[in-house]
Amino acid sequence: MPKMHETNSNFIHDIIDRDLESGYVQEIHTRFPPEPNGYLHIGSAKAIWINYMAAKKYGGKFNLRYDDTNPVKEDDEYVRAIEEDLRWLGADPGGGIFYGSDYFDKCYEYAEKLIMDGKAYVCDLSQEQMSEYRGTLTEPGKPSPYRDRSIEKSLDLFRRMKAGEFAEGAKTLRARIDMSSPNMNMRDPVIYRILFAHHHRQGDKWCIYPMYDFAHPIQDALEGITHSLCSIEFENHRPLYDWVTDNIGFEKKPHQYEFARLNMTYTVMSKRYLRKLVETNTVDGWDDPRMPTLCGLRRKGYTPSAIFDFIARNGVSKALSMADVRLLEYCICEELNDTAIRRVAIVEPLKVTVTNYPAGQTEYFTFSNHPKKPELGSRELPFTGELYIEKSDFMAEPVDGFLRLRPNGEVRLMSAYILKCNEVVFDDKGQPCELLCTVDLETRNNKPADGRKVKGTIHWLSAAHTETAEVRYYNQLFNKENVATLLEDDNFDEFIGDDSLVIYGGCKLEPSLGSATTDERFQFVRMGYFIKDSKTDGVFNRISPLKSSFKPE
RNA sequence: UGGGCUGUAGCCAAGUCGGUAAGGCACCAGACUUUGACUCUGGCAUUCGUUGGUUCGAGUCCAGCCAGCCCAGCCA
Repeated sequence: MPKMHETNSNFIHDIIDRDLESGYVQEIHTRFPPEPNGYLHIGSAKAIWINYMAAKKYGGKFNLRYDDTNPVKEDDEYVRAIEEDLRWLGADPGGGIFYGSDYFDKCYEYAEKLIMDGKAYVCDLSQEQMSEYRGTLTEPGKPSPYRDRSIEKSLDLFRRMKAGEFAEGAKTLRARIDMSSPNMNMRDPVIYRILFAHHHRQGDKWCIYPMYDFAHPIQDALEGITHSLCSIEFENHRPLYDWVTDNIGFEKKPHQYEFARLNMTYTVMSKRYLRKLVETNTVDGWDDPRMPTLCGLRRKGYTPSAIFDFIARNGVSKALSMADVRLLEYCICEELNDTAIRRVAIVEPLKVTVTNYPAGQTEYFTFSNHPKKPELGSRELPFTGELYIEKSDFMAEPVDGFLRLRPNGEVRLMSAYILKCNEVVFDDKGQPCELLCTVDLETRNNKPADGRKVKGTIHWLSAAHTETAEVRYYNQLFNKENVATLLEDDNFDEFIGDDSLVIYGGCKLEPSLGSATTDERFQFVRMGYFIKDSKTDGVFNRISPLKSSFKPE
């Protein structure tokens, strides 16, 4: 799949070009720094793609780094899932796999240095007090009474914090910057806090943990990251990022650049709501095919190349935007149209009896595995007097423009005869349950000799030659395009689409589908793209429908 | 009403030094078609949030205004 290795230029590449030309950097090094507190989603894939492609395009390196500075929110379970998703995407962390927590010793050392340089101090303010002292968006903050504590005192206190002498929340280490800065992040931000928590890698070694704003620039600098690419909500943190690298005095300073995160119609990207969907059993886990998670998309049958193609086509900018999920669907269809093997499946079978076909006779018709790629071969499908066709391919009272089968109408059976419907049998509910038809034996793979035009073509299967399966159609999980802006604490169920999952049982598949594996994607002819579910046997998931220009009315 | 960022078609998004609005998706029309798919052809912004200014000439420069997003966690 060459697509994921192609990228148009964007403003980040312009910055890199500039830095390379000026000689500011010689080699590009980026990283993807997920916090292991949830599963990766398609928005994460954008961050991965931007960082990975920047490194790849310039022959640089790309790291995976677990941002695990807060032990109370992180879990080892997510670490494995993240790496699996990253590797599935094909974004090889050739620069290495790291853990932010591996730098705790270094962070501690730099914190002491800052104290000794008079640039950080231990503060005894409680959380509430600190909030008061911080001021507001429009009013400057005021200095903490502990701000001018002596270096010796702060150093002593900080070491005792580390030794576990103080209760959680009793003290913090703060950077001494500017309490009147219009940027709230610069008003003496906390850089270390006391947390008596077990860390998934460090165990009980620490009871003080660095804050993101302090740890992240250090991690970047230590790994030799040149361009620290993150999403736009960190823009306000950039002055602090620079303050940290400046004041610790790194020789090679990484720089942070921000891009707009990915929003998409009919879904949510926040881990908080995704978790809620899982916990309330609204969906069947993080890998429910309706979820925007990478494991969900994978189970639904999406490919890494289609996902990256979607991200590339959307582009990279700083403008708040809402990507259209239809573009994602377009990307997977475009790829699968090219690569998926064609198969026949009847999702909602309607029985057809061919009254003029000799009872007990079977003949075979050749079906191409891919109409545009003869090199992919073909296979033979049996034809008998008892067939199934798709319910939706027959209308007892056809609407205008309906090209398929109707009473006394004709239709082409794909790769076989022209079929005529002579009689309709209805069930108790008035629904057609069987069609009595005849076949024009002269039209075996030929056009009618009399020149009459038969426009519709439908797919069919011999009733005696099928596998049975369940087929699941997934539609948008939410019924509102901009659902993310409508969600409040507990109202998301009113936005769940009624038809987000539609299950069809008793579907009839052509025999070869009985041996399908869970990583083969098929086009069920005229129906869409499908893949065998990886969790439940005998189930096929619809990856995407085919486009249709048939619009009744 | 403090600061930062953003504003080009229904959606996304290019637009170097100011020179007369790329491309993709969607949509519409037509051709082709034994998948109403695919493919192909054509159409789709006299106008760039807005108002002024500078200029022979402004999406690009300047000033003001408007709108949206982010920031007052010992979260990331």
